[in-house]
Amino acid sequence: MEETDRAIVAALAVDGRLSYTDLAERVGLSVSAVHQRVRRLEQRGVIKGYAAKVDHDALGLSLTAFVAIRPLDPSQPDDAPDRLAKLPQIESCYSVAGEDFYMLLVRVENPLALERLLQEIRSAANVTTRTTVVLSTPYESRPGIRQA
Amino acid sequence: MEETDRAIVAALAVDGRLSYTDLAERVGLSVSAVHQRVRRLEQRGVIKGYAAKVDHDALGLSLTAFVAIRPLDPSQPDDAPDRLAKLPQIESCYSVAGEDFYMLLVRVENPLALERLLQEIRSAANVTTRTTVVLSTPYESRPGIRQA
DNA sequence: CCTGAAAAGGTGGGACC
DNA sequence: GGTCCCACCTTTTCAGG
Repeated sequence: MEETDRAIVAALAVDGRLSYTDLAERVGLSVSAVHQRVRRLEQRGVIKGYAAKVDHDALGLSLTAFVAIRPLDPSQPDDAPDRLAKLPQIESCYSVAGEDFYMLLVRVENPLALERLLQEIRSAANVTTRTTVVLSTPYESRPGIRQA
Repeated sequence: MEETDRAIVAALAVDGRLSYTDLAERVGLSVSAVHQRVRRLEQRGVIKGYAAKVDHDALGLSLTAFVAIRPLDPSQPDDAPDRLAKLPQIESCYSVAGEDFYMLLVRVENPLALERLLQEIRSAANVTTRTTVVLSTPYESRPGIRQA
Protein backbone atom coordinates (compact mmCIF):
# COMPACT_ATOMS: atom_id res chain seq x y z
CA MET A 1 0.00 0.00 0.00
CA GLU A 2 1.26 3.41 -0.85
CA GLU A 3 1.96 6.56 1.02
CA THR A 4 -1.26 8.48 0.49
CA ASP A 5 -3.42 5.55 1.57
CA ARG A 6 -1.27 5.02 4.64
CA ALA A 7 -1.66 8.68 5.56
CA ILE A 8 -5.42 8.41 5.19
CA VAL A 9 -5.60 5.28 7.31
CA ALA A 10 -3.31 6.80 9.93
CA ALA A 11 -5.46 9.91 10.17
CA LEU A 12 -8.70 7.96 10.42
CA ALA A 13 -7.21 5.63 13.02
CA VAL A 14 -6.64 8.66 15.24
CA ASP A 15 -9.91 10.43 14.42
CA GLY A 16 -12.50 8.23 12.76
CA ARG A 17 -14.85 11.14 12.22
CA LEU A 18 -12.54 13.36 10.23
CA SER A 19 -14.47 14.92 7.37
CA TYR A 20 -13.36 14.28 3.82
CA THR A 21 -12.70 18.01 3.59
CA ASP A 22 -10.13 17.89 6.41
CA LEU A 23 -8.71 14.64 5.15
CA ALA A 24 -8.31 16.13 1.67
CA GLU A 25 -6.33 19.05 3.07
CA ARG A 26 -3.97 16.80 5.00
CA VAL A 27 -3.10 14.56 2.10
CA GLY A 28 -3.24 17.22 -0.57
CA LEU A 29 -5.97 15.81 -2.78
CA SER A 30 -9.47 16.84 -3.76
CA VAL A 31 -12.41 15.82 -1.60
CA SER A 32 -13.67 13.40 -4.24
CA ALA A 33 -10.33 11.70 -4.62
CA VAL A 34 -10.06 11.15 -0.88
CA HIS A 35 -13.62 9.93 -0.77
CA GLN A 36 -12.91 7.38 -3.45
CA ARG A 37 -9.79 6.17 -1.69
CA VAL A 38 -11.58 5.77 1.62
CA ARG A 39 -14.36 3.79 -0.04
CA ARG A 40 -11.82 1.54 -1.67
CA LEU A 41 -9.99 1.05 1.63
CA GLU A 42 -13.31 0.10 3.22
CA GLN A 43 -14.21 -2.31 0.44
CA ARG A 44 -10.80 -3.96 0.52
CA GLY A 45 -11.25 -4.40 4.25
CA VAL A 46 -8.22 -2.32 5.18
CA ILE A 47 -10.65 -0.16 7.13
CA LYS A 48 -12.97 -2.63 8.83
CA GLY A 49 -15.28 -0.05 10.34
CA TYR A 50 -15.51 2.79 12.82
CA ALA A 51 -15.99 2.65 16.57
CA ALA A 52 -16.50 5.08 19.42
CA LYS A 53 -13.74 4.82 22.01
CA VAL A 54 -15.57 4.24 25.28
CA ASP A 55 -14.32 4.90 28.80
CA HIS A 56 -14.82 1.61 30.61
CA ASP A 57 -14.72 3.15 34.07
CA ALA A 58 -17.58 5.46 33.18
CA LEU A 59 -19.63 2.41 32.26
CA GLY A 60 -18.86 0.76 35.56
CA LEU A 61 -16.41 -1.75 34.08
CA SER A 62 -13.52 -0.80 36.32
CA LEU A 63 -11.80 -4.18 36.49
CA THR A 64 -9.77 -5.46 33.54
CA ALA A 65 -7.95 -8.79 33.52
CA PHE A 66 -6.10 -11.22 31.31
CA VAL A 67 -7.33 -14.79 31.54
CA ALA A 68 -5.09 -17.53 30.16
CA ILE A 69 -7.00 -20.75 29.55
CA ARG A 70 -6.05 -24.38 29.02
CA PRO A 71 -8.37 -27.30 28.25
CA LEU A 72 -8.86 -29.87 30.98
CA ASP A 73 -8.78 -32.53 28.28
CA PRO A 74 -6.42 -31.52 25.46
CA SER A 75 -7.44 -34.53 23.38
CA GLN A 76 -10.97 -33.27 22.84
CA PRO A 77 -11.91 -31.01 19.90
CA ASP A 78 -11.20 -27.45 20.86
CA ASP A 79 -14.09 -25.06 20.32
CA ALA A 80 -13.42 -22.83 23.32
CA PRO A 81 -13.63 -19.53 21.37
CA ASP A 82 -17.09 -20.43 20.06
CA ARG A 83 -18.30 -21.51 23.47
CA LEU A 84 -16.97 -18.35 25.09
CA ALA A 85 -18.15 -15.90 22.43
CA LYS A 86 -21.52 -15.51 24.11
CA LEU A 87 -19.94 -13.99 27.23
CA PRO A 88 -19.97 -10.22 26.59
CA GLN A 89 -17.40 -9.59 29.35
CA ILE A 90 -14.80 -11.14 27.05
CA GLU A 91 -13.53 -8.32 24.86
CA SER A 92 -10.85 -10.25 22.97
CA CYS A 93 -9.79 -13.85 22.47
CA TYR A 94 -6.32 -14.73 21.16
CA SER A 95 -5.03 -18.19 20.31
CA VAL A 96 -1.47 -18.24 21.60
CA ALA A 97 1.72 -20.24 21.46
CA GLY A 98 3.15 -21.38 24.76
CA GLU A 99 1.79 -23.25 27.73
CA ASP A 100 -1.70 -21.79 27.45
CA PHE A 101 -4.13 -22.25 24.58
CA TYR A 102 -5.95 -18.93 24.61
CA MET A 103 -5.51 -15.54 26.14
CA LEU A 104 -8.65 -13.57 26.94
CA LEU A 105 -8.99 -9.90 27.77
CA VAL A 106 -12.01 -9.39 30.02
CA ARG A 107 -13.76 -6.40 31.61
CA VAL A 108 -16.04 -6.63 34.63
CA GLU A 109 -17.49 -4.40 37.32
CA ASN A 110 -15.62 -5.70 40.37
CA PRO A 111 -13.80 -8.69 41.83
CA LEU A 112 -17.02 -10.54 42.56
CA ALA A 113 -18.08 -10.24 38.94
CA LEU A 114 -14.66 -11.57 37.95
CA GLU A 115 -15.14 -14.59 40.18
CA ARG A 116 -18.50 -15.32 38.57
CA LEU A 117 -17.08 -14.82 35.09
CA LEU A 118 -14.20 -17.24 35.73
CA GLN A 119 -16.68 -19.87 36.86
CA GLU A 120 -18.69 -19.32 33.69
CA ILE A 121 -15.58 -19.59 31.54
CA ARG A 122 -14.45 -22.80 33.21
CA SER A 123 -17.82 -24.51 32.94
CA ALA A 124 -18.63 -23.27 29.44
CA ALA A 125 -15.35 -24.35 27.84
CA ASN A 126 -14.12 -27.09 30.20
CA VAL A 127 -10.86 -25.29 30.89
CA THR A 128 -8.63 -24.16 33.70
CA THR A 129 -7.93 -20.45 34.05
CA ARG A 130 -4.93 -18.40 35.13
CA THR A 131 -5.86 -14.79 35.73
CA THR A 132 -3.71 -11.67 35.74
CA VAL A 133 -5.45 -8.58 37.07
CA VAL A 134 -4.73 -5.22 35.44
CA LEU A 135 -3.89 -2.54 38.01
CA SER A 136 -3.71 0.41 35.67
CA THR A 137 -3.46 1.11 31.95
CA PRO A 138 -0.67 3.55 31.03
CA TYR A 139 -1.88 3.37 27.42
CA GLU A 140 -4.10 1.22 25.26
CA SER A 141 -5.18 0.80 21.63
CA ARG A 142 -2.67 3.23 20.22
CA PRO A 143 -2.93 3.43 16.44
CA GLY A 144 0.60 2.25 15.77
CA ILE A 145 0.91 3.29 12.16
CA ARG A 146 4.26 4.58 11.09
CA GLN A 147 4.40 6.47 7.83
CA ALA A 148 6.98 5.74 5.20
CA MET B 1 -25.75 6.10 33.70
CA GLU B 2 -29.16 5.38 32.38
CA GLU B 3 -30.67 3.24 29.72
CA THR B 4 -30.89 5.68 26.83
CA ASP B 5 -27.31 6.81 27.19
CA ARG B 6 -26.15 3.19 27.37
CA ALA B 7 -28.05 2.43 24.18
CA ILE B 8 -26.42 5.38 22.45
CA VAL B 9 -22.94 4.39 23.60
CA ALA B 10 -23.55 0.77 22.63
CA ALA B 11 -24.67 1.79 19.14
CA LEU B 12 -21.71 4.12 18.62
CA ALA B 13 -19.29 1.50 19.91
CA VAL B 14 -20.45 -0.77 17.08
CA ASP B 15 -20.70 1.93 14.42
CA GLY B 16 -18.95 5.15 15.31
CA ARG B 17 -20.23 6.88 12.19
CA LEU B 18 -23.93 6.40 12.80
CA SER B 19 -25.77 9.60 11.96
CA TYR B 20 -27.80 11.33 14.63
CA THR B 21 -30.84 10.60 12.48
CA ASP B 22 -30.27 6.84 12.64
CA LEU B 23 -29.34 7.04 16.30
CA ALA B 24 -32.53 8.95 17.05
CA GLU B 25 -34.63 6.25 15.43
CA ARG B 26 -32.98 3.48 17.42
CA VAL B 27 -33.42 5.09 20.81
CA GLY B 28 -36.76 6.73 20.09
CA LEU B 29 -35.84 10.37 20.59
CA SER B 30 -35.64 13.43 18.37
CA VAL B 31 -32.47 14.13 16.46
CA SER B 32 -31.63 17.15 18.62
CA ALA B 33 -32.09 15.28 21.86
CA VAL B 34 -29.75 12.56 20.72
CA HIS B 35 -27.32 15.16 19.51
CA GLN B 36 -27.28 16.81 22.92
CA ARG B 37 -26.80 13.51 24.70
CA VAL B 38 -23.87 12.54 22.50
CA ARG B 39 -22.22 15.90 23.11
CA ARG B 40 -22.64 15.46 26.85
CA LEU B 41 -21.25 11.94 26.67
CA GLU B 42 -18.25 13.30 24.79
CA GLN B 43 -17.73 16.15 27.26
CA ARG B 44 -17.99 13.86 30.28
CA GLY B 45 -15.40 11.63 28.64
CA VAL B 46 -17.66 8.60 28.44
CA ILE B 47 -17.02 8.71 24.70
CA LYS B 48 -13.31 9.44 24.42
CA GLY B 49 -13.24 9.71 20.65
CA TYR B 50 -13.74 7.82 17.43
CA ALA B 51 -11.34 5.55 15.58
CA ALA B 52 -11.25 3.63 12.32
CA LYS B 53 -10.84 -0.10 12.90
CA VAL B 54 -7.83 -1.08 10.82
CA ASP B 55 -6.89 -4.50 9.50
CA HIS B 56 -3.35 -5.07 10.73
CA ASP B 57 -2.59 -7.75 8.18
CA ALA B 58 -3.42 -5.37 5.36
CA LEU B 59 -0.84 -2.95 6.77
CA GLY B 60 1.78 -5.66 6.91
CA LEU B 61 1.65 -6.05 10.70
CA SER B 62 0.90 -9.75 10.63
CA LEU B 63 2.59 -10.74 13.89
CA THR B 64 0.94 -9.94 17.23
CA ALA B 65 2.44 -10.83 20.59
CA PHE B 66 2.10 -10.30 24.32
CA VAL B 67 5.27 -9.21 26.05
CA ALA B 68 5.41 -9.50 29.84
CA ILE B 69 8.18 -7.38 31.32
CA ARG B 70 10.00 -7.28 34.64
CA PRO B 71 12.68 -4.80 35.78
CA LEU B 72 16.20 -6.10 36.11
CA ASP B 73 16.55 -3.98 39.23
CA PRO B 74 13.20 -3.76 41.06
CA SER B 75 14.60 -1.27 43.56
CA GLN B 76 15.00 1.47 40.96
CA PRO B 77 12.23 3.95 40.15
CA ASP B 78 9.94 2.39 37.56
CA ASP B 79 9.27 4.54 34.53
CA ALA B 80 9.08 1.73 31.98
CA PRO B 81 5.77 2.89 30.39
CA ASP B 82 7.23 6.33 29.69
CA ARG B 83 10.43 4.90 28.28
CA LEU B 84 8.52 2.49 26.07
CA ALA B 85 5.85 4.91 24.87
CA LYS B 86 8.01 6.04 21.97
CA LEU B 87 7.98 2.58 20.40
CA PRO B 88 5.01 2.63 18.01
CA GLN B 89 4.95 -1.16 17.77
CA ILE B 90 3.58 -1.20 21.32
CA GLU B 91 -0.17 -0.86 21.00
CA SER B 92 -1.08 -1.21 24.68
CA CYS B 93 0.69 -1.20 28.04
CA TYR B 94 -0.97 -2.60 31.15
CA SER B 95 0.40 -2.52 34.69
CA VAL B 96 -0.46 -5.93 36.13
CA ALA B 97 -0.57 -7.85 39.38
CA GLY B 98 1.43 -11.06 39.54
CA GLU B 99 5.00 -11.97 38.78
CA ASP B 100 5.37 -9.50 35.94
CA PHE B 101 5.19 -5.72 36.18
CA TYR B 102 3.71 -4.84 32.82
CA MET B 103 1.99 -6.60 29.98
CA LEU B 104 2.45 -5.18 26.49
CA LEU B 105 0.50 -5.91 23.34
CA VAL B 106 2.75 -5.45 20.33
CA ARG B 107 2.33 -5.66 16.54
CA VAL B 108 5.18 -6.17 14.11
CA GLU B 109 5.78 -7.29 10.55
CA ASN B 110 7.53 -10.60 11.15
CA PRO B 111 9.62 -12.59 13.63
CA LEU B 112 12.76 -10.65 12.83
CA ALA B 113 11.02 -7.39 13.63
CA LEU B 114 9.85 -8.94 16.89
CA GLU B 115 13.42 -9.84 17.79
CA ARG B 116 14.55 -6.28 17.14
CA LEU B 117 11.63 -4.87 19.13
CA LEU B 118 12.39 -7.07 22.13
CA GLN B 119 15.98 -5.86 22.12
CA GLU B 120 14.74 -2.27 22.02
CA ILE B 121 12.34 -2.90 24.89
CA ARG B 122 15.01 -4.52 27.03
CA SER B 123 17.56 -1.80 26.50
CA ALA B 124 15.12 1.11 26.73
CA ALA B 125 13.52 0.07 30.01
CA ASN B 126 16.20 -2.16 31.57
CA VAL B 127 13.85 -5.13 31.81
CA THR B 128 13.61 -8.80 31.01
CA THR B 129 10.89 -9.94 28.62
CA ARG B 130 8.72 -13.01 28.35
CA THR B 131 6.94 -13.19 25.02
CA THR B 132 3.79 -15.04 24.01
CA VAL B 133 3.15 -15.11 20.27
CA VAL B 134 -0.44 -14.82 19.02
CA LEU B 135 -1.27 -17.53 16.47
CA SER B 136 -4.73 -16.33 15.52
CA THR B 137 -7.38 -13.97 16.80
CA PRO B 138 -10.85 -15.52 17.04
CA TYR B 139 -12.20 -12.12 18.09
CA GLU B 140 -10.88 -8.81 19.33
CA SER B 141 -12.10 -5.45 20.65
CA ARG B 142 -15.72 -6.49 20.95
CA PRO B 143 -17.82 -3.66 22.34
CA GLY B 144 -18.95 -5.56 25.42
CA ILE B 145 -21.81 -3.34 26.44
CA ARG B 146 -24.80 -5.11 27.86
CA GLN B 147 -28.01 -3.16 27.97
CA ALA B 148 -30.17 -3.07 31.03
C1' DC C 1 -7.23 7.90 -10.84
C1' DC C 2 -8.13 12.64 -10.57
C1' DT C 3 -11.23 17.16 -10.71
C1' DG C 4 -15.31 20.03 -10.14
C1' DA C 5 -19.95 21.02 -9.33
C1' DA C 6 -24.70 20.21 -7.80
C1' DA C 7 -28.30 17.76 -5.13
C1' DA C 8 -29.43 15.54 -0.84
C1' DG C 9 -29.02 15.15 3.72
C1' DG C 10 -26.69 15.59 8.13
C1' DT C 11 -24.66 18.75 11.73
C1' DG C 12 -24.75 22.01 15.27
C1' DG C 13 -26.95 26.14 17.25
C1' DG C 14 -30.64 29.04 19.21
C1' DA C 15 -35.18 29.90 21.00
C1' DC C 16 -38.63 27.98 23.63
C1' DC C 17 -41.54 24.53 26.60
C1' DG D 1 -33.95 17.50 29.32
C1' DG D 2 -36.97 17.78 25.46
C1' DT D 3 -38.89 19.69 20.76
C1' DC D 4 -38.90 22.52 16.55
C1' DC D 5 -36.43 25.11 13.29
C1' DC D 6 -32.76 26.93 10.22
C1' DA D 7 -28.16 28.14 8.38
C1' DC D 8 -24.21 25.80 7.18
C1' DC D 9 -21.24 22.23 5.94
C1' DT D 10 -20.48 17.38 4.35
C1' DT D 11 -21.44 13.62 1.99
C1' DT D 12 -22.40 11.43 -2.26
C1' DT D 13 -22.97 11.07 -7.06
C1' DC D 14 -22.04 12.06 -11.80
C1' DA D 15 -20.02 13.91 -16.04
C1' DG D 16 -15.65 14.70 -17.85
C1' DG D 17 -10.29 14.73 -18.46
